[in-house]
Amino acid sequence: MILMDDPKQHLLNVAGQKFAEKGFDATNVREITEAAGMNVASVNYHFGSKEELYLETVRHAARMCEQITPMPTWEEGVPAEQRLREYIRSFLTRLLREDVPTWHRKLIMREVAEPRPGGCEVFVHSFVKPSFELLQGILRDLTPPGTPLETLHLIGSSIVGQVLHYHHARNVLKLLFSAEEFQRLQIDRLTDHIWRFSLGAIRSLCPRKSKGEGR
Amino acid sequence: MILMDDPKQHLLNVAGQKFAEKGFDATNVREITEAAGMNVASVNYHFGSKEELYLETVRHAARMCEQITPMPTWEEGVPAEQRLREYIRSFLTRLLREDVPTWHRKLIMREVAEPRPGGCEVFVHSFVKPSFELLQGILRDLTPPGTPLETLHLIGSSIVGQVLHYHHARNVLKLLFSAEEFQRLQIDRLTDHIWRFSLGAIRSLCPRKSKGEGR
Amino acid sequence: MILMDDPKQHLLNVAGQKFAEKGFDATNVREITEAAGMNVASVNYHFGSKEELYLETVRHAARMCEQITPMPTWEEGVPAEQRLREYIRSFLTRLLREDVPTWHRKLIMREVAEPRPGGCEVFVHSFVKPSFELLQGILRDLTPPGTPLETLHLIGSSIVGQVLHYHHARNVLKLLFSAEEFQRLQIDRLTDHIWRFSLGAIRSLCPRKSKGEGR
Amino acid sequence: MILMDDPKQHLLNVAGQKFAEKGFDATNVREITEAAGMNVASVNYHFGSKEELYLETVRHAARMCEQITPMPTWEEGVPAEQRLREYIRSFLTRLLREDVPTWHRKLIMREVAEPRPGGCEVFVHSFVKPSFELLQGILRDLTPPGTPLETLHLIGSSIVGQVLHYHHARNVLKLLFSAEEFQRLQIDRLTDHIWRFSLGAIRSLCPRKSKGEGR
DNA sequence: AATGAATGAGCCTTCATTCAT
DNA sequence: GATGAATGAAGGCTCATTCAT
Repeated sequence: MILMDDPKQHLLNVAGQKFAEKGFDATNVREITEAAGMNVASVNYHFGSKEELYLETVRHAARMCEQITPMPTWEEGVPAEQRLREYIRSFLTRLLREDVPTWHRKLIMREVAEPRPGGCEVFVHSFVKPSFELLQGILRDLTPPGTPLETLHLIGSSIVGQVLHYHHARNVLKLLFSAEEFQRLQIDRLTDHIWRFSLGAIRSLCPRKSKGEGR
Repeated sequence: MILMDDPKQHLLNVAGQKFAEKGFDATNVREITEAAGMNVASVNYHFGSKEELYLETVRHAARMCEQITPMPTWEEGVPAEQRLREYIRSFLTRLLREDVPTWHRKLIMREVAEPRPGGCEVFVHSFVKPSFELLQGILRDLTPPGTPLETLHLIGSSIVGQVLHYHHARNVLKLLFSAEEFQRLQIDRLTDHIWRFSLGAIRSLCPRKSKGEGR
Repeated sequence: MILMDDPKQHLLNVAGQKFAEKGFDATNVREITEAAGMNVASVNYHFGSKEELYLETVRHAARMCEQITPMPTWEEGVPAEQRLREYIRSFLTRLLREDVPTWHRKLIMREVAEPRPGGCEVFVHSFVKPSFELLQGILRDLTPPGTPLETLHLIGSSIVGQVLHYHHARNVLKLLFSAEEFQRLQIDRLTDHIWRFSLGAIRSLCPRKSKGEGR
Repeated sequence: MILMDDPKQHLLNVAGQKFAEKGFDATNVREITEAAGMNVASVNYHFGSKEELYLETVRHAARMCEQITPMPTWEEGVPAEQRLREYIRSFLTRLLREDVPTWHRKLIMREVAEPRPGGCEVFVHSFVKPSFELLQGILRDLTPPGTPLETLHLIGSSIVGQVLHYHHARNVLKLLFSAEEFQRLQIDRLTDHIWRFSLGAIRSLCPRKSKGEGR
């Protein structure tokens, strides 16, 4: 029997896993409560409704994501190139690391891709925006002053898109690549590639300024 | 009243829209048939079951995607740079053009992201793979001979990731960017950016060969 | 393709088989019409409704039963013992012979055992009663004058019960007896047994009169 | 309002009645649950499915039949004639007594006559066989040693057939006999007739041995 | 505080029947 | 005269939710 110091928390964890795996609609409360070894009514008792339980799992996932794999912060003077590399690595780590419960990120990615109506746009805002702005700060230091905001946004999107691809296309990549090659798509290797790819691109787009000074 | 020369086709179209919007589970047949102005039993009459109707919409979507916005082919001698540009443009067009029913691509992207069990992996294979191999051919011409396959795959993924980002992140981009800026994310502009970004990156990664000859 | 000089008759035959096999409720019109190679609407076109088609098959079955295996008639002077034997043989033949379509009797037995509401009690009357009265005539000759009607009825029921048992219990007998023994339950053998059994019983019940004279 | 100490049992009883009356196909769950004063979903809640509820009613009916009207057992030395009489009486009692719920036997007879596919042949075996073997034991004592098994089977079938006739032909007998005479077909009277009829027949078939000793 | 029994709305599907042709 | 398409009522079943305990 699983220790149940906090039954509500236990229920939340089990529900989170199920929702992350199969989505809201395909998961029913009986399945959740049985897997949790609890009563069918416990969902409504603790959370009021299935809907509210779902929102709670999403909020919890966001908190845990941030806590377990925080985005980096730097002291003054760290070169923008290095910061970019660490940003990419952190982002990839969030998506791919396997030494922590994976349902957090799966659930969030699911919610970002297709927010439930009446859902948590506010939360998405508060979760995604800081990360994107962190990247914008780095890019500002990698590009000449006066580079239009829109250009920064496009470059940012290019970098984020590359990273997220390894989440979104995981099913397809398994089919396109050999099992062996798929196995080698590890965080280190991907960080290295995306960093070099993006840095080369940025230097090519904005030839002047190639040395990143502190912010 | 909608013209109903072919009621089965009409039903397929309405169902496709619904499935693309809300997914299989969240869409019920009553909703589909009411929207189509047809009887509840018509789904089972024409397609046998909701499941089979769904599969049919996916197959139809794939056919139409390919037919309406085919990937480009080139004659001998077209420079690889130009081919890359046209590849990116075609890909973006598939994802973003608004002058054709959008449910085709939405449904396919949904199925790629999360294939239904017992679903159409075969189809995905046959739909995604050629596109990716077309890109690989271009990249082979843009990189020095002897460039490892794995490198080509990584570069390919970087390009595809950038493009797909504007599909996957459409909800988030709406929140991150101003409405005005979001509006400006048109095919032309994005093609231009991704092309220049990627080409710069490739040249930077593989400095020698910068001129793409015919294949 | 089956010859369809009379499509209505063809439909009736196919329906009769299905109804006899699986009963009214478990048989649906699509199944019937498909087996008949005809249109779904043909049932309603030719017979008005499934219900009416059913009644028609029962009526047809009764006519054919009577026509194919008529109950015997005798000239003056045939001994009652012989008439009893031939009665039993005819009855068993109706139930067990396999060289004619079996659905007629199956359907009738089904209807007798459990008449459909609004069904054909009238018909049953007209079908069963003559047969039972034929038997009563024989028994009157086998028993002393003045034997109460009720006794004749009981004896008649005993004989009919024995015969019908091989229809009603066919499923169970298959389980109770060896396959070999079950195979041997042929009309001749059963006639012989039931006749001797019943005759012995009658003589034992009514010791005086053991010689059957003509009526 | 019916007492509902055990709602599951109550549902079983109501369902049993309906199934016995109209058969599985013609009975729908709404009808059952309404008659039981319960919710439509209660069938699936308590029994999983309509099919499983049906099987449960059959099993219950078999248990109750055996329990309420058990077949007799005898000590050493009871004459075979007496045992035959009591066997017939018990059998008739099972079929005709009206002081206990009648759906038990109706349902069983229905299942015996036409077992549902995937049904309970095993059960039939275990229910019918012992009864038939009990009779065989009696007949062995009523017939000379060396009487072939097949003869015993035929005699047994003749006896069982007579008894069952009053169940199978109940609808027809109502039409053939006057209401008054039909009313008089009581257990005592029928036992007496079938016993004397059969005993006379056996003695006539096997003239030697007429005294039944204990087994 | 937490449960197990029980509910009713809603789902997909089947079916006899109808209607335009 | 006969069909094939289409219908709507009804069926069994699932599910989130409720309620007495």
